[in-house]
Amino acid sequence: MRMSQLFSRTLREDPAYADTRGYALLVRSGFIKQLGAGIFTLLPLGVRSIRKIEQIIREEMDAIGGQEIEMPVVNPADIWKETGRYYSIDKEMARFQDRVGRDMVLAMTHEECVTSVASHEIDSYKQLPQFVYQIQTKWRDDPRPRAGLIRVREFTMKDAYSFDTSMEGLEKIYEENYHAYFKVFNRCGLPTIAVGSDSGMMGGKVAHEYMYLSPIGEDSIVTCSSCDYTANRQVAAFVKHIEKNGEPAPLEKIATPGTSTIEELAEFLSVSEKQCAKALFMMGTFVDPETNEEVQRLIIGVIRGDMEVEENKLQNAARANALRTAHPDEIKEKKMFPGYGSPIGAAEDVIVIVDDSVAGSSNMVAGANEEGYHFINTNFGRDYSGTVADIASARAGDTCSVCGHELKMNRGVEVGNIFQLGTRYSEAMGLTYQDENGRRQPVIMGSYGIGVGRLLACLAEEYQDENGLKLPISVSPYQIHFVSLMKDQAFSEELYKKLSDAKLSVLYDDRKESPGVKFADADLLGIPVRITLGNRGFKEGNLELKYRSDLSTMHTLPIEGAVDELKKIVEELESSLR
RNA sequence: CGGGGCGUUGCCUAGUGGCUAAGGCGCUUGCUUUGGGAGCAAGAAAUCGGAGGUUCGAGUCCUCUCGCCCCGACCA
Repeated sequence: MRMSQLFSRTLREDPAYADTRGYALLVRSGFIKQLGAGIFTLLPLGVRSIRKIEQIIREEMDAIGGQEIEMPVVNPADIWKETGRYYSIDKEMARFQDRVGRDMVLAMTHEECVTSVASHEIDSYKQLPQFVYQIQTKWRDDPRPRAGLIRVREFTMKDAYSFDTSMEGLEKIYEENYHAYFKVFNRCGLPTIAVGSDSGMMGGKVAHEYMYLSPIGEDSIVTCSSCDYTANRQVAAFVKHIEKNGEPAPLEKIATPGTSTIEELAEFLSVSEKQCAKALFMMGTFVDPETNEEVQRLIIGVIRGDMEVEENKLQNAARANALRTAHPDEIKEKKMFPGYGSPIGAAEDVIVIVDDSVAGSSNMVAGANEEGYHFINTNFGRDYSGTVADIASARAGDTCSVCGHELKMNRGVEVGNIFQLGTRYSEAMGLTYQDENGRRQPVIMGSYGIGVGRLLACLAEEYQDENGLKLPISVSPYQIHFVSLMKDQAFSEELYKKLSDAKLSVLYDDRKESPGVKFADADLLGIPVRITLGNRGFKEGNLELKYRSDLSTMHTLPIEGAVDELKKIVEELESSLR
C-alpha cells in the first residue's frame, strides 16, 4: 500500500476525548474513527489488523473442529420470548417492529438463534457432537461505553456454540476451547489469564473469563499469591474467619443514638465491627414465570460489619435479574429503617439473604428498624430467617480458600469467555435428539465468546511506547514499513514492487514529506519491520533496517538480496507467534 | 438512570458582554529545502452544536434541547 494513497491520515496530537493511551494511538494512527458513543468505523489499517485477528480465531476454531456459520443480526422476538430473555434483559437489547408490526430484536448474542437453527438440523445422537462459530456484529446498548474499542455498543464478536449428548462431551469441547483461547491470545501476543467467573445473563454453571490484566480494566480480578486460584471478584471465594461470640443470649433492644454507620455503632458499643451485622437494601427485578411480567421486590443483604457486600453474589443468591439501590421510602414501607436496619420485624415479602459470616456467628448487634435503636444478641435462625449464602466481596489480603495463602487484587479487561450452558436453551426451545434407545433428550450446550475489537484495543494498550503503537507482526496491518527518502523514487518503486511480488505486505511511504514526518509516522503506526532507503545508503548499496521493538538499534541490509533476507526476517517474526 | 464536565474550521486550543472570532497543527498554490514532525510567501476553511430568551450589543448570561466525555449504577 502506498502511503500517499491511504484513506486515513495520522494526527499529531492526541484527540481530547481519548481516555486511554491505546485509544488515543488507535485514533491518531488512523485505525478507528468514532461516529457516536460506542460506535466506531474501522479504517483500512484497523480493518487489516482486525482481519488478521479474525483469521487467527478462525484457524484455532477450525483446529478444534469448529464450523463457521453466519447468523442474522435481526431476530424475530419470538425466539427470545421462548427463552424468557426478551423479558429478563432490559434496555440493553434493541427492539423494534417490522413493517407489519412483528416484534423484532437486534441479537446481542445468538444462543436463541443457534438453538433454533440446531433444532432443525439435529435429530439424532449420531449427529452429535457439533461445534459452530461465527464472527459477527452485535449491538448491545451499553449504558456507558468507554475507552475506545474497550467498551462499545456495536462490536464484532466471535461467538461459538457446542452441542453434546453428555456432560463429558461438553466438558471435552469446553476444555478444547479453554486451550484454543489461550492459543488465540498467545498468537495475537496478548497476555491473558483465565479466571472463574459469573455466568451472568448467559445462565449455566461453569464459566471462565479471559482477562487481560491492566489498570484500565473495569473488572476486579482476585488471584492467589501462592496457588493458581483466580476468579472475578464477582464470584471470588475466600476464607471467612468466624468467631462465634458465645452461646445465644436473650435479645435486647438498646438505644444507640447517632450510630447509622457501623464504625459509629462499634465505637458506641465498644464492640468489634465483626460483632455487628449490617444490612444492604436493594430493589431486585424478577420476572413472574406465569405472566412474564416484571416485579420488583425488596432484598435485604445481611453481612458482618467488617465486610462489604458483593452485589453480584447478592443478585445471584436472590435469583434476581437486576438490582438497584433501594430508596429509603421503599425500605420503610417494608417496616425497616435505613441506618438501623435488619430483617427482624421486616415485612414478610422481603427477600432476606444472610452472609454465612453472620449466619455462623452468634449474638450479633443488628438494627432494630427504629431510628436510634439496635438489638444486641441477635441470632440467625432464632430471631430471623432467610437464605444463607456467600455474598461478601473478596479483598486484597483475604485468605485463599484453596491453599490458605493471601489473595491479591488486579484490574482486568475481559477479552473472552466460555460458558457451560447445559440445557437451559435446549429445554426452553425444544432442541432435542433421539438417543440410542429412541428417547428424546435435550442437547447439552456450551457457548464461547471473544470480543474481537476489544482484543485489538487491549493490544494497543499493551504494545505502545512514547512514540506510538508497536503491535506484534501477527496483528500488525502490514509486515514491513518501507520509508523511501530518495529524491528519485524510481528505484524505490522497483523495490516496492519486488517486495510485494514476494508476498510481503508492505506499507510504502512514497509521500513527498520530510524525513522527520515519515519517521514520526512510522513510529506512530509501529509496523514491526522498517526499512529505510536514502541517498547515502543507496550509493553504498544498503538499506537500513530497524525493528519497531527496538528503535535505537539500526541494522544495515545490502540491497542485493534484501527481498530474500526480509522474507526470512518476517517469517522468523511470524513464526515466533505461532 | 443519578452526579459532574465540555461543545469555537479536519485536529489541538485562545477568547469570560463591545470593532471584521484569534493562534498552532493539518490542507491548497508557488519557490526553496531533503536523514527525526523544514523555511518563506500567498490562500481556503467556523451560520462558535441547535432552538428560544435577556441586552443597544451574546461565542461569552439565562432557559430548553441535542451530542460527546468523566464518576457511579450496568456490561463482552
